[in-house]
Amino acid sequence: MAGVSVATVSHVMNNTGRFSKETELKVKQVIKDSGFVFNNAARSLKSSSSHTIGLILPNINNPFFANIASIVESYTFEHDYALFVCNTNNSADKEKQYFKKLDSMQVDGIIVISCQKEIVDDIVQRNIPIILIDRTPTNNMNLTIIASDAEEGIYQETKTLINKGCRNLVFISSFLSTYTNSNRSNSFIKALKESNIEINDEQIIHLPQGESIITTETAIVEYINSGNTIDGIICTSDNQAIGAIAGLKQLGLKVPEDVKIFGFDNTLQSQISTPTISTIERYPTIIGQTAAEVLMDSINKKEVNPYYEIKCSIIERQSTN
Amino acid sequence: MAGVSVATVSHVMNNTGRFSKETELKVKQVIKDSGFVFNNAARSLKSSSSHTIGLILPNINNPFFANIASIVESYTFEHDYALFVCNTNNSADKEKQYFKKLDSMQVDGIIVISCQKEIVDDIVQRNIPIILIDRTPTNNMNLTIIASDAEEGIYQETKTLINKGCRNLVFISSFLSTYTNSNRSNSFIKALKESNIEINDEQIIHLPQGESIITTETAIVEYINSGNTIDGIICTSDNQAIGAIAGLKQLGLKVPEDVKIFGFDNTLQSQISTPTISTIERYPTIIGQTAAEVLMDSINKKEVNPYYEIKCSIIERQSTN
DNA sequence: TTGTACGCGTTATCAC
DNA sequence: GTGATAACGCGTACAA
Repeated sequence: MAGVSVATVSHVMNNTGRFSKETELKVKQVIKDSGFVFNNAARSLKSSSSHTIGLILPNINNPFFANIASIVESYTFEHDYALFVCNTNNSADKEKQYFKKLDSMQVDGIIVISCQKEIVDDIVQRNIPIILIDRTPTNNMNLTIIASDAEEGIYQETKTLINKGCRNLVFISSFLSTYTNSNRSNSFIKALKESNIEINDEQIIHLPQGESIITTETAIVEYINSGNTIDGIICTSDNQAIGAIAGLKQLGLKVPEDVKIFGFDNTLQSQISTPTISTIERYPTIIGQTAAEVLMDSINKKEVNPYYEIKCSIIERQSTN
Repeated sequence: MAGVSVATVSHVMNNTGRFSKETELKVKQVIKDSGFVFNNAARSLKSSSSHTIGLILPNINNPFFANIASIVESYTFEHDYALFVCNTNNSADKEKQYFKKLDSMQVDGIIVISCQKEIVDDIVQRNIPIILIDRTPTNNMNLTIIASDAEEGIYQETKTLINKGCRNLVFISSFLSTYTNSNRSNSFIKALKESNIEINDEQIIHLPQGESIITTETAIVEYINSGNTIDGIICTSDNQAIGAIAGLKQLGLKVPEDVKIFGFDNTLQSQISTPTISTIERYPTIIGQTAAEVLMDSINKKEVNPYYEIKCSIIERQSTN
């Protein structure tokens, strides 16, 4: 349409090679007028770079993950990349299928919050950067890791409750991702042992599948009705804390007077609950931002560290006062 | 590697043409052993179908949108499609850029929760189906629309409060998407007028930019301190309702005794707040599911209706009792 | 039942 | 400063 060859058009579009100012203007005008949009599939085929990245996470409904997704999206958009979002629903199988799918989509890199215990290193055929958030695979791979020190947070929480005089502590473990949960419960156990407080298996409560407010409420009521006493609860989500408070209320126990409770993730719910809930802030925005930056640097062949750690903060509110 | 031509491999992979059982097994074995992943860019270039779809929405951090995204993802995954998720942050400009980007990515279809008043019909060059959620553009286009009757919900809420004796009502309008907000405030106004209740502009409170709990709290306090009286509030988010309750509490007013309040979207917060908050359930899951189904049908050249409406329900809790 | 050859839209190389 | 052309990997028509 501009009366020039495809080669020249390509040069103008990508600002490569040489062309006259006149040609450039004419080509750009035609592109604008005709609404021409280049075919990314062809570009990708030729250049083996698709200008897309993949984000694999358990569930976009979880605000913690949604926060990460949001910041990753905003960073990738700035860099003219498009983002595939992949929910695994904590299924290792679905996660593997998505790795393969993203591979076939020629994504230039992947950020993953994995639900697998081990990530095998031939998970993608092409040699693209993979950033792992908040999981440290037992096998050693050439992946970049963005770690959150939530285990340290759990440890500090437990210590805090012990210092406040709690001796009958309970740890609530979600039914999902046993890998993460076992690391976290180990921090709980470690803190108790260091203070020479005895602990038995029942004190680690594994929730059944279901809505965690309800399941926690039920679990706490059952636990106490079975003759156990409680004066402190460490939760692995704020919703669990809300459920726990409801369960205790049902039994006439007061928070924080009778039982002190820690939640997890500093969600809006923890801030507006009555009582307000002490919790851990994991800074998902910083985690996501770091992951996106590191991935983009990796894609652009810059040197990146193999390991980044994002510190948590404990936020004390009414539920542990 | 299997000792056959590429054509035969292609036939086996796509189950097209004819080939011997023996060849099929051999080829499949080699594919498995070598971890071969086909190049979607090439397939897409050839077939002009990428097996991807795009989802454009204001912000994945909003649970309502996250719910929609989640169900759309799950549906598309089932159909072996990958999903681009695009946040517009309510910027019409970013939305347009994403339309173009998705077009160049050769997506097979787009679901959009738009923040534009009008969607121009040459927004994408290629003739692909576009599903519009919860927005009815003023210009007439050949788009499929999934509508939520939230306006009717607002109308019913207002009527409900009037029937309960409220006469000094206020409508809280978020600072975003004026298009949607004006439709909603019109429903509020309509209900008041039908009951011959006078209304002035001040009763429609437009929040400034910022975290809606805080901004609403401030706005309500200011409104009352300016000498206005309130006995009912219609909010356009549950967080606004939480902020309103906080503001009223600050001034010594009780909910629902002194002021009755409706929230929006039946979030977890509305369920756990004290008092619990009456709200509207818009069924994001059904909206998302419908959008995904209709889009997939459209892509597969099935006939679909141009318009679907998902009904809302009003949920009454303590805040309006 | 299998193989050959072409074309999809783009970029890179090289000739003019 | 510009244009012709090969190559990217896949799907398919047609030939064998």
